[in-house]
Formats: sequence, C-alpha cells, structure tokens
Amino acid sequence: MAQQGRSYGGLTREERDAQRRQRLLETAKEIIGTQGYAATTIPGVCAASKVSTRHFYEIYPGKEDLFVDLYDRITADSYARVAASLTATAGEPISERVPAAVLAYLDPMLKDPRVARIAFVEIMGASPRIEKLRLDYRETLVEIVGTECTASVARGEIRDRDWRFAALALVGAVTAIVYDWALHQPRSSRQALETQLADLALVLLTADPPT
Amino acid sequence: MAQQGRSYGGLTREERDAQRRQRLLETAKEIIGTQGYAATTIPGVCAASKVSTRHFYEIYPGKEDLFVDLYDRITADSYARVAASLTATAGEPISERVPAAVLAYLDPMLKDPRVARIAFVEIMGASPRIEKLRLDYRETLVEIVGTECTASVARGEIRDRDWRFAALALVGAVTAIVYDWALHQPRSSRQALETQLADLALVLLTADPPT
DNA sequence: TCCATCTGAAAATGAGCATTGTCAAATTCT
DNA sequence: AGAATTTGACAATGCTCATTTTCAGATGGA
Repeated sequence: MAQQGRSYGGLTREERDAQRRQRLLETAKEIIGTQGYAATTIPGVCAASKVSTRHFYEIYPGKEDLFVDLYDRITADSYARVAASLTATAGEPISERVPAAVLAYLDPMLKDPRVARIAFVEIMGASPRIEKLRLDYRETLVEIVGTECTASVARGEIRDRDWRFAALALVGAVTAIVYDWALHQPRSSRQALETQLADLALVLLTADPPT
Repeated sequence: MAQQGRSYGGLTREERDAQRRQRLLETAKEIIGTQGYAATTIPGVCAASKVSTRHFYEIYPGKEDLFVDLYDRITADSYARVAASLTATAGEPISERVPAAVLAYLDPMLKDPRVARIAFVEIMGASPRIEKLRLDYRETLVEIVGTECTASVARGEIRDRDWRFAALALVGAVTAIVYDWALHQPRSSRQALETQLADLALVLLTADPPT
C-alpha cells in the first residue's frame, strides 16, 4: 500500500495529489475538448499529464470519474458566475438580469472552444451516469430561469408563460449557437455574438407569439 | 465466398438481404434509442435481430455504418416531410410555412421517443465521422431556413436578419424541447406541444428584440 | 547512515468486444 | 439424386483499452 503521507519533493501528499489532479484535469480538457470523450484513453491522458497510471487510480476510481470531475468544475464555475451576475443586477429589470446572467454562464465557453465542446457536445449521451448529471444540472438552470421570470411577472414586467418550455428553448438555442461559433473560423466578434445572444434571451423569455 | 445469388426460402438474395437489413435497422433503433450508441454491440444487435454476425458483415462494413445508415434514413425521412410540407404550403406566408415545416420535420421524433433520442442525443459526438454527418445535415437545414426566410423578406413579410443565427437557435431550441418532452412522463399533449413549437419557430424567425 | 515511503516507467493481466472463420444442416437447382 | 449454395450457430482471433502489479531508483526522516 502507498499512502502513508509524508512530504516528498518539498510537497505534502495533499499538494502532490492536487498537482497531479490539476495536470490530469488540464489534459482531460485538452483531449476531450479536442478529440472527444470516446477517443480519450487513460494511458493517453496520463502520458500527456506526466502522471503514471498507478497514480491516476490513486486519485480517481476510473475513467468516467475524471470526466465527471472535469464537468463538475466547468459547471460549478459557470453557476458561480451566474449567481454573481444575478447578485450584481439585483433590483434591475429582467431585461438586464437575464441577458447578463446568460453571458456570465457562457463566458468560459466563449473563451475556450474546448470547454464549449465538452459542455455542449461531449457531455451528451456519454454514459447513463453522465447523461443524468447533465440533465440534473440543466434542471437547476431551468429552475433559476423560472424563479427569475416568475419574480419578474410579479413585478408586472412581463407576461407569465410556460417557463420550463422557455428555459429549455433558451438553453438549447444558446448551446447550438455557441458551439457553432466556437468551431467556425473565421467568425464574428465576441462582442457581436454577445449582443445577438442577449437579444435572443430576451426574445425567448418575453416575446409574444405574433398574431 | 458466399454471394452467388440464388433464391432461398422463396426469396431472392436481394430480398433476403433487405429483410436482414430491415431487422438490423429496427433492432438498432430499439437498442441505440434505448441504451445508447456507446452501449450498443454488434453481437447484441445481431442476436436481437436474428441475424448472424457473419451476415451482418455481409451487409455492413462495420458497426458505425449501421448507425450511419439508421441516421441517414431518419434524416431522409424528415427531410422528405419538410420538402412535402413546403410544397404543400407554397404561396402561403412564412408564418404558415415555417411552423408547418418544423412540425413536419419533428413528426417522427414526436411519434417515437427512440428516434428523438437517436437524432438529438446519441448522434452527438458519437464519432468524428458521425459528428460531421450531423453538422452537414444541419447545415442543409440552416440553408433551407435561410432560403425560405430570405424569400419572405423579399415579399416584405418580415425584417431581414442573421438567418444562420436564427436557424441554429431554432434547431437547438427545438432539439432540447422535443427530447425533453419525449422523455418526461407525464407530459403535455402532443397538440399542446405543437402549438408551443409553432409559436416558438415564429418568434425566433420574426420577433424583434425589445427596446 | 539506514530504512520506510514515494515515484515514474513499464510490464502484466484481463475483459470486452469487433471481426473472421468453421461446419453441419437446410435448401435449391439440374 | 447429387452438386452447389445458403444459412445459423458458434468457435476462434486479435485488438484495444482499463486496471493492477512490479521494480529499481529517488527522497525523507530518525
């Protein structure tokens, strides 16, 4: 057995493990976000991370767990941004709050196409467990939208409607658009895209069907 | 070598092959649409199809090709419906044509949740080849939307805009919503969903961003 | 210094398929 | 009937990993 816990290379066990985990996550982002989850192998990730497979299994129970950890972090990051955005725009009308929150969520994906691919494509149907994770996280998003919009209705800003439907539409639309933008070269400026996305969010949550 | 081509069991070689292919496709729809592509194995599909693996490889070069064939057929079916719908509504305003075409496209997915799962989830990131297939097919859809909408603009019905953006939003939104609807039990009536989808399509293609 | 830990590299193991080959029985054609 | 095909079942092969184990050397602590 390993794991007695003394320092090595000037680092404690926790620090060494944390650094290995960090390298694994960075490499996983690169490989999964570039080659896809199906094409990702443990030996491949380990080699690129300079982490032996033995150490890998000291940190993660298996391959799927690395992906789950990566996705959890990506999602937690975006959720924290959303929370911060909503706090920052407290008191403002929905037409400010929602677009800002959507762009806050998307910032990591707009910055890094690998993140966009992981969060919007590779995560889908990868395995039963991961698919459930995706749907659970999305449900949280749906609830946030519902809460915000219902509050806005109460303020008399917008008309009430099926918020679950609207939220799913928003998430689906944004997903497709951002992934497309992340892939295409050349592409429009991030600024231009953000304007379009903000308009889209607003339209989906507030527009009335014509005639 | 097999393949000399005489009749057997009262059927020609073509008929026998066609029946096997039919059974394989039906089983593939069931397994992929229920367990997912990653969990689908050739021996599994063959056993459920009553087709020997030897015969499988007489029909398809490999596993991926079966999936491609299945997806091709699903897509071709939907595209044919769209074409028929557009023909049927020729001369009518965009507010009739687009919602009708969207619902025509979605009919197979609304009828069979397995088809929805295959077309909207399992197809994503399954392999480089399949991902490319998906994006190519989607591009066709984007072009159709662009063509229809540009024509509508020329008729003075709607304002011009970034049709690629709008089309991607429409496809993404509809995908998320229909898959969600197909999964959830209990769920709203198909009629109700179709009304919502039609409204959504219209809003995405014609609504102006508020303020 | 001496011993217990820790480390990276690499080999070993084992499962799960995809794919190919074998063969006896069934069917068809002449 | 008799030769040639076709069939389905199943064994055989081979490959790609995931996961485990080995091991010689590096490091830390007493």
